[in-house]
Amino acid sequence: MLKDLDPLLHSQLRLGIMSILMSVESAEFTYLKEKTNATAGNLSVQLDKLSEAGYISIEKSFRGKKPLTTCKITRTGLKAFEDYVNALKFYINP
Amino acid sequence: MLKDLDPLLHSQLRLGIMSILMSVESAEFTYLKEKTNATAGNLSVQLDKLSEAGYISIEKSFRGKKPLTTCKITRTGLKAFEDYVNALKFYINP
DNA sequence: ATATTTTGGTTTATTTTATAAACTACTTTA
DNA sequence: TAAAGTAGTTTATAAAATAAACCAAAATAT
Repeated sequence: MLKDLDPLLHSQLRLGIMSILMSVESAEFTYLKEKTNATAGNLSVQLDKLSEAGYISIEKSFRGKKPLTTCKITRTGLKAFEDYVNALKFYINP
Repeated sequence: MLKDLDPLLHSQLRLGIMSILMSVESAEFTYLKEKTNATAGNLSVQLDKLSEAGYISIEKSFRGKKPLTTCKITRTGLKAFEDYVNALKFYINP
């Protein structure tokens, strides 16, 4: 009945990140920071966790002379997100 | 766009408790324990938190000679649950 | 009768997680 | 050239979840 919720996704910030990445092809660090209202430190940490789990890929490059961090959801991440949403439905559907 | 998720509800166990209490008039400690698969200690702690927030009411009595803890969702809790679900939709809807 | 286990919890300690603060390195602007 | 801004990372702290230990009484087995 009530399935376990992937603890990696059951976090407001990480869920927000994944939610955004579901709807765009890729997103920059600063974009994610703005959209999620997260501090840079917190965002950095949570992106690393998602990356280590293989839910997102992170590419670090430079735009001009400034560092540029670009994130994309992976196929694994997409699947995990969908599974999470399905599990969640059992909790929130009347 | 992405609203904050009530941290009191954004917890697998507390959400599970609330989800169950949404669908029944009242539930006993042992029933909640079985349905959520929680340990008694964890359940006890989380019920207290929900109770302190006014999201549930807890009545302690005896059935025969054994202690009996009965929980109900409050109007405040019902409202909080609905708000939480609405906020969540922004995260999980495509 | 009296140990032993079970029931129905609570309290306390530990681990994990989230968050904030401090820091790095480089760039732009005054 | 000093100050402030950008784009982050690392480390420390606070909060949360969880597990372990405990308690009191009741039921069961020896």
